[in-house]
Amino acid sequence: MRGFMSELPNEMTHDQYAVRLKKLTDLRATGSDPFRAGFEPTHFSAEALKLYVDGQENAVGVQVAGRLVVMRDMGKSQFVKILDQQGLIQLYLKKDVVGDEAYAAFRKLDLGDIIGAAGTLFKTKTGEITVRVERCVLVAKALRPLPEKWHGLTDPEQVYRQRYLDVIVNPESRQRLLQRSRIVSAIRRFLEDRKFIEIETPILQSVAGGAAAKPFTTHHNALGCDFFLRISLELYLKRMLVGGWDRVFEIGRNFRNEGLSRKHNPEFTMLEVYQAYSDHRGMMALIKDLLTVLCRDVLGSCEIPHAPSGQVINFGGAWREVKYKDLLVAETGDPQWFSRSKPEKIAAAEKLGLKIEPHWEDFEITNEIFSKRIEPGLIQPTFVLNLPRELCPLAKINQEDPGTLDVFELIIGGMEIAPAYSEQNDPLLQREMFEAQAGGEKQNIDHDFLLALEHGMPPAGGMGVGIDRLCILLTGAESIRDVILFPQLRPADPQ
RNA sequence: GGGUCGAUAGCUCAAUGGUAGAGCAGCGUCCUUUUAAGUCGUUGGUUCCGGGUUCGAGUCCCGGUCGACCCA
Repeated sequence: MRGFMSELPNEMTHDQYAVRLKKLTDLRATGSDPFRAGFEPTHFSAEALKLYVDGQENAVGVQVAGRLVVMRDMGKSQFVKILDQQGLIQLYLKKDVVGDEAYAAFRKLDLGDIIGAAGTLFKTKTGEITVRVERCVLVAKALRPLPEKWHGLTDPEQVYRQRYLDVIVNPESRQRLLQRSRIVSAIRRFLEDRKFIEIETPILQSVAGGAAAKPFTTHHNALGCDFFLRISLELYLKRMLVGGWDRVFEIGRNFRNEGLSRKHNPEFTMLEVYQAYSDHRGMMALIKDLLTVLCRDVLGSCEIPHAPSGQVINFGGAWREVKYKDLLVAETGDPQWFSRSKPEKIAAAEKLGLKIEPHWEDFEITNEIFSKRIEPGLIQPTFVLNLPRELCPLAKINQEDPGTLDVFELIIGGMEIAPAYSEQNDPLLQREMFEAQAGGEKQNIDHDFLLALEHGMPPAGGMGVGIDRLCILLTGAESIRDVILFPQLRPADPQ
């Protein structure tokens, strides 16, 4: 591992660190604290830039603060740029404006230092709105140099472990990760506008239910018992439907003790939404509205390029609706697929190039074809309907086709984005389905949830949206690690 | 877990088995409207770690660490 390893404290000997440390102690020696200079910005960079009125030079005063990322020293004047949460703003310092002493002090600053500046707005001869600095202070000294200005930081390991550097020097990372915050914020606004209540439910659970996944375990000392970290939000949100909170949602972290990949981080963010007196059809309308609003308000377009397929995903038109069964028949070319024997299914699946485990049930073989052969090809927004009932014990059975469920799986860009159900609210049926799914492991049944259902839960539509995957899709990221600020890595070797 | 590839200056990257270099950053100089500013000069290395082969290893071999990609 490059760079990171050598950044342990004992490396205070490297020359740039030593130079900066000396500057710091020199400042202290003259009585100024390089970490405490009081300065309050009046504006963020982008706000300040908007205040400039064409032709009115030096009419507007602003105070801005940020990290020095560009310095162009021309002797008795210099152009520098600082970076704040809204971006870059250029400052112009002249020796005869700020005075000899302040100017000399400014020239001792290093790239990476955090400064505050007060001055007026003007436009340079090349047309860039700039602050003509009258007063400037160091507010925090940087002891370590920034990565290179032109190439940025490219070592993926350092990008992930030192994300703070990545967002300073790589504008596309900064934009992508800010975009994620805007997406999450817009989702909250959208749901709150529709009278959904955001709630928070336990992460430490004694039964990790609501999904099929390996949980993390942890231990509570005072209670003297083990807990699981939640693998889904579902069962606690539904308890609140029982409690009469008719529209609830949570945006929270789930934890699954499984492999890492471009699409999997062990902790990931889910949105789950439940709406009483609605159903999976209602959720279809909700998710389509939500994604349309996100495209419009956050991305400014309903057409999002999808690099892996070379297609442009169009969120604006009608979204395809197709039954699971029809997709399977089309892929296998066998109208009788669902009545084939297990050996026939295995043979056909292997012919499609899939590896089938001998202990798999029929529906697992079928679903392997769906997830490996069909799903990756569904690029445009597609609601897959009538999934087989074995796939989820928490949804209502379809009346016309009792082998299937009143659910959809929304696939976009070849990825599962949102599953939704007409939620099962029959406590007796729910218990049966839990028991069937648990097999011998009855301790995995959440009896407290069943107790809640026995008090009566209104019929409801419910939906889960993988926020990380949604962000991959909407920002064109290549990996889940690019939309998570601090993705999980193996702990750095302490050497 | 398996396979492939990678780790060299603070950062981005070079270097047939034969003196480890460049650009940026840093340090010193010139320059009062720059846009990767320009100019002249210059410092900086446990080549990820540990073994081995060799007269000689950044380079070849073995083991390890961390990462990326693919597969499970």
